[in-house]
Amino acid sequence: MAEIPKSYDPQGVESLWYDRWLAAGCFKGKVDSKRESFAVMIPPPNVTGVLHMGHLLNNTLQDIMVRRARQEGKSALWLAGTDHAGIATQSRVEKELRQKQGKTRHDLGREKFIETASEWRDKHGGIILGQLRKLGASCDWDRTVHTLDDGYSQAVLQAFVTLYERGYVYRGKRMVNWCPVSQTGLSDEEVIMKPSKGSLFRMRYEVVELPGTFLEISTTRPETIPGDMAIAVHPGDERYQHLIGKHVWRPFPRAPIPIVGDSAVDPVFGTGVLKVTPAHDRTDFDIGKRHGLTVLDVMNPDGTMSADAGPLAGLERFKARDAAAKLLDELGALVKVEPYENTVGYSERADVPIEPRLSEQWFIRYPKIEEAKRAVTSGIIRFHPERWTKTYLHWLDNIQDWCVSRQLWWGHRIPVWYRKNSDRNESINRHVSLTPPTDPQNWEQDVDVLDTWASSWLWCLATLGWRKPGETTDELKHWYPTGALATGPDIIFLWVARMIIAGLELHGPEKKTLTDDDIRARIPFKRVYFNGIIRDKQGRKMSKSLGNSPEPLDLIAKFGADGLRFGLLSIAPKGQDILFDEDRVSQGRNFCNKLWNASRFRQMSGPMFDNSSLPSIITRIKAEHLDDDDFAILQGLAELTDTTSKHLEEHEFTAYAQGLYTFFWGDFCDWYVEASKARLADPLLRDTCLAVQDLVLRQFLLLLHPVAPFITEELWHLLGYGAENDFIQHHHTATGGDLLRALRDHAIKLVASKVSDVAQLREFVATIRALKSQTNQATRRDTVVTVIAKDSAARTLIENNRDKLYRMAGLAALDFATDAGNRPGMLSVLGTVVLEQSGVVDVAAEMQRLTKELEKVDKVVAAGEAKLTNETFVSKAPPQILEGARKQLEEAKAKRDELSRMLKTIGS
RNA sequence: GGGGGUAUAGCUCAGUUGGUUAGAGCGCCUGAUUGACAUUCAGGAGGUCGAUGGUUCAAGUCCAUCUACUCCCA
Repeated sequence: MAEIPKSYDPQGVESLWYDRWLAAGCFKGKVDSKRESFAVMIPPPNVTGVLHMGHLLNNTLQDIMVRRARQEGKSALWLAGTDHAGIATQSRVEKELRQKQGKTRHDLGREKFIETASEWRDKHGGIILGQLRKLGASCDWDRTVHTLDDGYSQAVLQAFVTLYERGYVYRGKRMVNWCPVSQTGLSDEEVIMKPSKGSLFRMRYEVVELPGTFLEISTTRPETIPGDMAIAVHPGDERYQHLIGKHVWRPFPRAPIPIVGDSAVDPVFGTGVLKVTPAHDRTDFDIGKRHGLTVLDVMNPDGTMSADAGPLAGLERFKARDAAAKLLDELGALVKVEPYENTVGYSERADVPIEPRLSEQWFIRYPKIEEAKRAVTSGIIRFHPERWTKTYLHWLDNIQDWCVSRQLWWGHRIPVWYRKNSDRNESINRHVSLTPPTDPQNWEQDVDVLDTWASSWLWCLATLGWRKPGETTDELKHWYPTGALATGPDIIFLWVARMIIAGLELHGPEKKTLTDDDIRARIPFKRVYFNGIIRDKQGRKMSKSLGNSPEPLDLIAKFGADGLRFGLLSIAPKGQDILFDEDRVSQGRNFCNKLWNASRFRQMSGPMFDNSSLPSIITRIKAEHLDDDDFAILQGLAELTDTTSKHLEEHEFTAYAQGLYTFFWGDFCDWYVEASKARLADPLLRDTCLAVQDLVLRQFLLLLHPVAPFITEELWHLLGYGAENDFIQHHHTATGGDLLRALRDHAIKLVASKVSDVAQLREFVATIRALKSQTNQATRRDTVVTVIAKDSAARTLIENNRDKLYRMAGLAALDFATDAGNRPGMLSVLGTVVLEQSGVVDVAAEMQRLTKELEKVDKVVAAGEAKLTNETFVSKAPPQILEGARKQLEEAKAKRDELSRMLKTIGS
């Protein structure tokens, strides 16, 4: 066996093992009905995206779940893939086209453009999947899926057709969110509301029938005035009631428009008078419909003013706003302009204000809303943290139909053909199918494509081969519903909720209502873990423009994938946003190095024996050679095994990481290994001690493996736990009980009291160390102490561990006495410790310390006495609490007495 | 306007059914370097748990109100 180098170098280890895992097919998901299945579907990143900080945590979590499932012997699958990202990709390709060739997509034509975009995707796409390998992601790469793959596309179109046939899809002329840059409609979920600073324009319009009478109106959008078809007031508003039915002069183009009464007007806002522009505002559109107003669109799809905009025609929309204000002023219609802040919807992708725009679009009316709610409220799907349930339900309660058509070319073209020169809104003039009509010359296909989310909402289904309701595949039968989904809460509506709905409606035959059993069979996943968003140290979102986002691959190079994974996990509070700080992540790297060196120490401590299995290690333990520390560390290991399982099961990933950290660093390295060093030098005791180390290391590697796959695999082999092709993923820790049973079978029975014995000894040593440190002799190895033991049990414990205490506390001798005399000392759990060589004691400092401690103890005594003389407490508190309080008071009193005695002697 | 979240040590956070003297990491201070690890070891200082009120024998933990920051929805 090779000698282990001094410090852990992740680089070589990581690439070596990743290649071996791939070569051995370690990540392959195999349909195996005899084993329990566990699948995780990656949230598909944009095909042209690159790895960012958010991916690191999200994918680490998925990897932990899948690797753990593999260890548990489940038939695990982690399926990766990418999303074609309609708007994002198309914009980037168009941009490049414009910059490099000075052309638009229309110059190329649809077919050629898609070809170009596909080439571009193939060239730049999927980089991110390669980057994930550096993180150690154990995806089954052979099953990688892209949303524009043939099979996947078929599923997407079939879902649309099926929903059409079931009456959930319709076409209509509606107000949609229009992005003037991408020139497409968007769903409500793709619109980001942002507070923006603007102006509120106060104008006055003259009443036609009453010359000289003016109405004041406030607006933030004067450029839409040419589209005004009326002004509206609240019908109950006494100020204006008498004017309803009359008209005002619209300033430009000058024309009389009616004054209507409509209860949608908020009489308290502004002047209580609203200008009604049916083509450019949702509320106005509705008002217009109620009053039979014409819808006059004064804007072009690209955001410039149309010919109907009169004097504003041709101007860009924001320039038109200024021009309109100027015009109003010239006409004497402008009363006042004041700064104003309101909330404006921005296009998620293009980051420009959207325009409400009337257009013909396809919509999906969501099916199975009740069932989608029930799936989560009844616990069939569990959210972690649970509070996201509220957000989810709130959205479902206020759900709006989904605009799924996009005026783009990059995506799944809507599978609808219209009879040429006919009314498209008549269903007989439509052909909705995966295949074109048989007489194509008489038809033309819809030019739009589907929203990208209308493909990714099938992710859990289509990646496993779903192509049509009622049909299934071996993969679907085995892995669906998947075990868990890990994602960010920002896409709870865009993706999570829609996937649930898609599963409920489309997985299985058509059913109007679903039973709980149906729901259980149709949901896409059983659990959803919402990870926090990674922010910078100051809590700002990571963004390119701020330049506050570290490069993930640099971080992997710096800390090692394992170190980064472990570090991220230990700073990721459940469901809270994460403030990223490199210094904190370095803890993960340090931990890996600690593990590395502990293993190295094991290797240097003595020969390696047969470590090939748990029994073979246990067999080497001689029960009669075990000491208290062995018992305690083995007991601790058994407990760690169980808490680890619990934390992983409950998705308490931070607790999982911290539990491993404390046990290994604190209990094992700092105490157990140090305390065992004497025994390692004793030929008689050595082998048992080595076997215990081998046992702890082996089990610990198993527990750590999901979060730190590389280093654990490396050490697994270096320490001889597995042969070359026997990977750590094939082994499981079982339970703490199993471990104890295995030990018991070998006549090793752990005694629970040993754990508290060791804890007391540790505290006792800490007391001596502190005392030495305070008297400036921390480094001396020849200190002599006298102990006034608390009781005979304490004395026996000290006697039995004399050598160990000498070693751990740096003592040359330890005597017992019944009286401390006037020497300075310190209290510990086992009694008072007095230093014999107290040469240079800072009396003043010592008195200060003792006084302070005495004050603290006095408070405890006072509180305890108050409690125990309180009759209601004595009569109502449960016995164990009462008993605890009595004991605490007793101890505090003893401590108080001892402290005051020491204080007296030091002062004399 | 509606709904979440958060408020505990200088910083970032634990603290799961209310119950003995509130924890960790980082940072800070003191000390340690010839055989596992300075990506280390030992020790120390530092908080009364945002504010107020309430429930209870007992509140960081439950309830109410308020304040601050933050996110989502309208």
